[in-house]
Amino acid sequence: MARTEEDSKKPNQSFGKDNGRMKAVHDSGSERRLRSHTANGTLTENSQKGVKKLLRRINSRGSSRTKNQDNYLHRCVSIDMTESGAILNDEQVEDARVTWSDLDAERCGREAPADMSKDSRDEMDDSDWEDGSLPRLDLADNHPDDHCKGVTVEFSESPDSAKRKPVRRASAEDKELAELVHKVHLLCLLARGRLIDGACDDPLIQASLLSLLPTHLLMISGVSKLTANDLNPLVNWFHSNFHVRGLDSAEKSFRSGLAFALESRGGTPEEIAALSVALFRGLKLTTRFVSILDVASLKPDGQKCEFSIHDASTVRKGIFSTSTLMVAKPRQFTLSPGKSFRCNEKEIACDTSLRDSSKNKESYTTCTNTQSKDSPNTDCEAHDIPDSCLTNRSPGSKRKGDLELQMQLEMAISATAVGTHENNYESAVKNLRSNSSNASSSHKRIKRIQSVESSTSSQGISTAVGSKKLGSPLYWAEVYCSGENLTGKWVHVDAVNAIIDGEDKVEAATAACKTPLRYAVAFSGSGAKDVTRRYCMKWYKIASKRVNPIWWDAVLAPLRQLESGAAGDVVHLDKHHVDALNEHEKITASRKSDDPIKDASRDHVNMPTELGLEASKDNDRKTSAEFSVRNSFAATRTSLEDMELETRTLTEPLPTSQQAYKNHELYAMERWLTKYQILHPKGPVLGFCSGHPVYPRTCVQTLKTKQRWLREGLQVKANELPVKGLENLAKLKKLQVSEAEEYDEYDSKGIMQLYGKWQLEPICLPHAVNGIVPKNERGQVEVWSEKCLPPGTVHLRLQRVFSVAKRLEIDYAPAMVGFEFRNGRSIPVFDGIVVCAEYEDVILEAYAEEEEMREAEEKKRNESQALSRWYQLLSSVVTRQKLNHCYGDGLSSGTSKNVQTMGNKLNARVDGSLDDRQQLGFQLRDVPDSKLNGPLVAPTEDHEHVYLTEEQSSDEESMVRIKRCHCGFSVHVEEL
DNA sequence: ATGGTGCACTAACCTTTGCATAGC
DNA sequence: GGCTATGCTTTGGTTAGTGCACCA
Repeated sequence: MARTEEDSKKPNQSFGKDNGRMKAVHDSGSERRLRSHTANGTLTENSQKGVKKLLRRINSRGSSRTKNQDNYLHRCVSIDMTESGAILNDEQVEDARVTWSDLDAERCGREAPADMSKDSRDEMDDSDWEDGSLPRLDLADNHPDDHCKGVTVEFSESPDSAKRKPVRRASAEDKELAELVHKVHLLCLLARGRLIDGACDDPLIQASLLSLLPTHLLMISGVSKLTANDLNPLVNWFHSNFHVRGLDSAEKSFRSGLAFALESRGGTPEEIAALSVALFRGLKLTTRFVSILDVASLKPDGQKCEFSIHDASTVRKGIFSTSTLMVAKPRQFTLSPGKSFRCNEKEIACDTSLRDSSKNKESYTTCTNTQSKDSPNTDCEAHDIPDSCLTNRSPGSKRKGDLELQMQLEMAISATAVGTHENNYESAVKNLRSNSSNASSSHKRIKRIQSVESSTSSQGISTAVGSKKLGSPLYWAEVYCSGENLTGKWVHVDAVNAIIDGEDKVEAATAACKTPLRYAVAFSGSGAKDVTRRYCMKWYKIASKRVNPIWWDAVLAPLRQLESGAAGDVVHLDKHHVDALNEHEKITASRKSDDPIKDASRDHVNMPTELGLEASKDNDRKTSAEFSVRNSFAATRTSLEDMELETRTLTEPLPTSQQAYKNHELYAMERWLTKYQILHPKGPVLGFCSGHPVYPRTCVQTLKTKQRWLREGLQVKANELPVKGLENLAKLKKLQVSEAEEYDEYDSKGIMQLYGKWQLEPICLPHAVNGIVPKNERGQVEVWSEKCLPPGTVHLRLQRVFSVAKRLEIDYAPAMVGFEFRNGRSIPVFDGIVVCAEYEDVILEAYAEEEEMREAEEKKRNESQALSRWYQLLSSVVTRQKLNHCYGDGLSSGTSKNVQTMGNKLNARVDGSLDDRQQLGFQLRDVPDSKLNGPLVAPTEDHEHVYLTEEQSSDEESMVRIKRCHCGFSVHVEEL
């Protein structure tokens, strides 16, 4: 109840303030609400009381709140403080705090804030609530400003209960949903990447870029053996001429946005990166557009607030557009690339607000003021930082993070100047040619401001600067440099941050910015290729955060082909290169067969191991790549790159954390094996981690009982001993109860005997002889798969087929296909029978016949049943009518019409034999003449139909009599 | 402040081969 | 008497994920 009350009072709290800026961005619905609530003073008062209550409760619970929730509230305060321009008095702030937290609770759905509401609900339902003591508190003393009447239940939670956090674990459904969202998001981002890639191919944009390029830089297209160094001047020129600014062109198409970015020499990080790609392509350099697909988490509660805030806010328009606006602003003008996907929605809201530049200014000033006056540096930043990233900082503290925040704030303010300036500048820029001259003058002004930026970003990919995801390098180019390495190399070129060949820095930079590097995809020729391996050095950390590789490979397969078509020019290798490649292969091969001890000593410490560990799923690709190199003396860029990425896959350094070995693709540690796993062979030792030997993952074998292997169509070879025995308490008990029972896989002590794959051979089931199906001890055949069928038998998955076999006296066995867990126990599920192959046709024929007969019988039965039911119905109606006629009050006239109508319907519907009709027809005949043949009266809503005998007409041929009412209503009665 | 480790807790997963009774 | 349908009742061990305290 409390919750409902709070909910009903939420909206007016923060809107009691006169805040023009807010109004400007509110949608009409919100405005309406705002006005109505403001007008309603009583409601406001009531709401304030309610909110105060909630606030006190929250505050009183302070310590018991989870960290996230605390942070969340904290952020809500920040949002509101900023929004209100720090002009609110304490009470207002307090009120608004709750408002925003509640509003956000609504917005965030079932995520963090939802937990909060869930808490409340849980507390209502929970027995703890009922058992809770009512502290004897003097309300007036504790809350002098509390005017509310009635009982307030205060929580006095023990520290223990405060410690225990209500944990809501994700259900299977949540997981499935999260995976679906992840997949859909991936597809969307892939599509987006292709779109950008297409825009980079735009000849007009390329030509425009080339026209801006100084002549000496044009020479680069003539370089035969391009190296990363050759790109330096070009990238520097680009970096100094094109800058990131926050204005998003969300309302325009990407292509026109790109053109605009080109004109104004500034745009989103995505646009700037795309422009760099277009420039490189214009210079005839083989170039890809690379993007980190910053996709929604694969896990249900991963990046909780990030999802809820960014996504949910955009779904639900209205009140949150205000908060969205506030959130977006600081980022809007940050100089480092932000997350375009998430920013976009925000920036749409921002765009609206930007139309009124004076209001913008006000908001920025507000932001600054807030910072200077109240000094919590988090004020502006907090909007941008999801809960997970927020820390509860005391005001006035000057730690490293705070300084960084301050620095960023300054950057934001500077950028604001650029932003507002550019609005004016934008109108001046009409065409590219004139732009170039204009730009130089305007550019100087911009440059002054951006010197700040250069100092941060040009030194490298900007650091986190205290804010999550700020400055994450999300887009860059890859230029194929034929002069690099032996065979050429795709070189990472981040023109936004002026970094060349910094592939090893990307992961660190994204980690610093808390953007998980899960998918780095290169786009070219409308295709795409996953190049995450190039940028990710710690694959084991992201492997679990990526979608099922089979699905991902299938999705990318057609795109890979397209990409390969665009970038897969044949690279002709000279003898020297081929020798080198062959040498590389030899080394790899020899290491494969190396003595394990040698390996162990070589990799004693955490060294990159270059063992040719077999990664089964990618093996085919690797083989094909190797094959193409060996045999054709010419390899495509694609296959060479595949090989490079494969090498990275197989040479991942040993993790230093023991836990990393738990599900590592390549390495395993004995301590993390499950009870059904074993190391076979137990070696080679690839290295040690905290004193524990590390083995290749390929040595990990799964063990199963004989029975289990049989299900897979495999049986244990003769004379093979179990490699492991497991005690199974349940089975042990069972064995004790029924000692007579014998299980193959259990020895006399009730130990489950397990075997490994290397001890198996294909199953050899007894043949069906003389039409007899070999069965198990239960007289069944377990059909887990086709492999489990005894030779010479077939599985007939037909209902009731066993009766046919039985009737024909053919030997059969019920086919057990699985189990169903019901009523606390496993129930075998049967589906059809297993018979000898020679009887298949006979049985099927007989079955078909039998089914036909059965269907005919069923039809007949149904029909007779229908008939008898109609008979019953009409009999009862007629009986009722008779009774009404004899004893009723004369109000039964309606029934007569119903009888007629039913009779008609019956005649119309029953197209059975004449006998049937006759059988049914009697009912109408049995109805007294006075009712059927005399004037019939049937009521309607405001009129009773009267059928006079003289107005009847009849058709002799069709035996249909038409009875008419004077109102025009007529009834067709079929004479029987 | 961050990340690793160990422990505790718990939801999800995996396991897996009726019985009595009524009605036809 | 035999067959079929229906209702009854609702495992328990293992694994993986999570939170937390502690430590380096």
